[in-house]
Amino acid sequence: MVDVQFYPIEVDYITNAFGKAAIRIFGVAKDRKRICCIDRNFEPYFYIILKKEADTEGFIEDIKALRENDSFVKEVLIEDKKNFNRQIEALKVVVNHPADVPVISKLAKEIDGVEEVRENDILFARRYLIDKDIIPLILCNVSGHVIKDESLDVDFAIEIESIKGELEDLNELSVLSFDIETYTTGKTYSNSKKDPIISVAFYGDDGFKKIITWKKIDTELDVTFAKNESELINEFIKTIKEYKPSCLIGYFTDGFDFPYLIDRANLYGIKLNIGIDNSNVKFNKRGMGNIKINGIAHIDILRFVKVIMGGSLQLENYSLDEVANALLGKRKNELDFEKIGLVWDSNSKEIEDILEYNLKDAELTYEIFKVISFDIYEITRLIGILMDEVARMSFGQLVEWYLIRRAKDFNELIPNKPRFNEKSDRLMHTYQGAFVYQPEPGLYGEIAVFDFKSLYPSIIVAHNIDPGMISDEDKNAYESPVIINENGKEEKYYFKHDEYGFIPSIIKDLILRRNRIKDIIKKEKKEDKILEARSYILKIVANATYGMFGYSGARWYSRECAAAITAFGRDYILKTIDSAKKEGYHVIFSDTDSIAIALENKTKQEALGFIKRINSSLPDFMELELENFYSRGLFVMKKNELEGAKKKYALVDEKGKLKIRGFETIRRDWSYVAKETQLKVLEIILKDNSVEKALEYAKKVIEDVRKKKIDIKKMTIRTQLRKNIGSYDSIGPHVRVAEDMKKKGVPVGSGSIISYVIVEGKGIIRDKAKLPEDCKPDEYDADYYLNNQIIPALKMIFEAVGYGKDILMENKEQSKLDKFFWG
DNA sequence: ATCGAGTATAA
DNA sequence: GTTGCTACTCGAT
Repeated sequence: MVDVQFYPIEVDYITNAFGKAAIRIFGVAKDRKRICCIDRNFEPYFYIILKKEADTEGFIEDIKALRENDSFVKEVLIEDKKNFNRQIEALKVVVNHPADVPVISKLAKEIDGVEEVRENDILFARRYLIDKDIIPLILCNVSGHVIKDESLDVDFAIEIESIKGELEDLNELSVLSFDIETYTTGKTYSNSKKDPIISVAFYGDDGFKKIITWKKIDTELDVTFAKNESELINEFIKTIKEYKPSCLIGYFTDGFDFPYLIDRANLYGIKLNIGIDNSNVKFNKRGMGNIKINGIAHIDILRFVKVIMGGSLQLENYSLDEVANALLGKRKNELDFEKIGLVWDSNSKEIEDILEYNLKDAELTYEIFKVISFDIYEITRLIGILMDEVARMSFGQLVEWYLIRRAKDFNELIPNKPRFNEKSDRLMHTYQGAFVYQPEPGLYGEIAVFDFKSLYPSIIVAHNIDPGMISDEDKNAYESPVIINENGKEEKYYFKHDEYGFIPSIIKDLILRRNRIKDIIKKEKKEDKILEARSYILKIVANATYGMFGYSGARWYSRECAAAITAFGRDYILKTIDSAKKEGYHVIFSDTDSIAIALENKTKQEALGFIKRINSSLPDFMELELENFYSRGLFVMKKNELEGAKKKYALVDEKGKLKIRGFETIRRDWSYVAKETQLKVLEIILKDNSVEKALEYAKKVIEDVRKKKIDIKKMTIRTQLRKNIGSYDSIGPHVRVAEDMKKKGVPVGSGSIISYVIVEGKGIIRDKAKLPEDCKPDEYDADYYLNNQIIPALKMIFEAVGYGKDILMENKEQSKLDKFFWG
């Protein structure tokens, strides 16, 4: 017997010759040794809930008798469980092999008297982690005996006698990043059927670098030369096997590098057997399609950055170049794609440029990983499933898996995923969302903005909102505000008061943990990336819970809960607005959880007093905070209407920092020239407090546009294709340009971002849309850009500060002011 | 003028 | 595979 401590990284199961499943946990010990622990004593199971009238004892025999081919029931146990907080008796059905779960559960469903089958879709390896309280990247104690297993490329293989999770975290893993370059002439994308891989680059810990290519050139660079492409692929495999990474990472490797490598390797009959057990790389078609390597966490950085960091980064696209620039302040090497093929065919020294470009990509990917790794590690530890799985999950999935893991602590049965029909039913029912205050347009000085701290999570906690807590009308129950339902009828929901629900308990736990971490961060007074990542993850998981209630595909879906949460939210914000008005404050805007007031004759101190008074009336866990004081704020009118536009404003704080919401300047589908001009005008009005200066600036830009002095690049409008080209009912300019691109052989489809310029000519706008690269410098349609882009973006701003509508329109009749500014 | 489709954003 | 709410353009009628 030996005792081993190690950090789990990957978990899966294999089937032995006798049809028994064995769990394998791959991980690293503190001394970085690779370990694989094998547990042969874990058995798959699922639950059955019987109909009320059913005789439990009698059913056990029926269920024990279920059998199909090699699948049979090993054991049936009666267990006390909770089903949405209701105490019930469930039958735990133990089977021999994970593959028997779907077979036997399907047979069980057909038995009359069986109400429901539960937890039959929880994958075996995930089930193991939950049941054994093992969390990836948290130290784990194993007792067992060492076994010899030649098929595993590990330092130790251990057969588990007992296993126990500890508390120590791991924040350093051996990481290897890679990237491939493929042959292309730049006109079309590389095609894995004919275009070879020309080079591979690796970047790893302690400055590890490696470039492999298969054309011998005279170079100072440290390059490994392979004889041909097939040898290059073998060298790729060898490099990974020698490096022994815990994480193999790349950028878009799920979508490009690995699929390409697989295709090319197939061509030569090479096995991409880089798994720790020498198994091949597997392409998993489910979802977006991902690449799985046994024993090694394969992480495609792009997926994680898009989903988890996406919101906070505000990027125009998620190319490696953009992301590296945002996170590292570094950019890719420049390389003309059209040159790749030419240079490669010429066998010249210029191939060096390709190799350096290749290495730089691998290096940037590695460095990005170093920045986001804390977030990945923390999510992994919170949710408790594998790193390469959480790195591909959406917020909704993360919450759901967190609830699945925690359900065990509450003895709750996990609800089933909705079937197609139920999902469609759910989609039919909607509910009212947040409240948005109609702002008064104008320029304001001295503004205070307050917001509710984590409004929806705090409502869930404060009012015990949980599908299992919904009860009948009861004096003691938490009573939701009146909800007007989709049929126009008044409704109210009640949530139990005497018991505390599963989901509120969990959210409360997340909030308390986060508060503790924030306290520590405050006390430490130095940057602690791990704690900051942990705090961020706790917040996003708590915040995503409301969305989960309303998502039709969720296991814990509850329209009632979602509707009650927004109803409480509207109630709280409306009451706050009301109180502010009663205290004589001028309310300017409010949206969901925030409220802005013009200070006017009041002091900041008084405003802080208001927050205090509101907080004294709020239940525990709910809190109104000061978001910030702003020295000026601009609110504009809706187009062609007299009321203020919602969700569109610009503020400048006392440090001169702008906070712009909703304006065209932050939208992707407006031309740069309009966006840039609008931003500048807002900046001048808010920071310099000079409308005249702003008008002067606007006038100059308009002149330049008209005189075609502006770079045509700034005329580019970028719009995303949300569907495939053929499935559009109405053909907008971006669809038309996408058609042109397709004709050229550029692959475009749903998700592609289409850039175009509107050029001079006759007809409707889509007929004047052209690819930027095909435009001459003065070809753009100045009138279109003035009338449809720049003037609309500026008009609303100048109107809000008291200038007439036509001030920017030269062709219309000129007002006095107009004459003054335009001459 | 008015409407629907389409896109994007706020919280 | 989070929700709802808002605002705008473009094309069709």
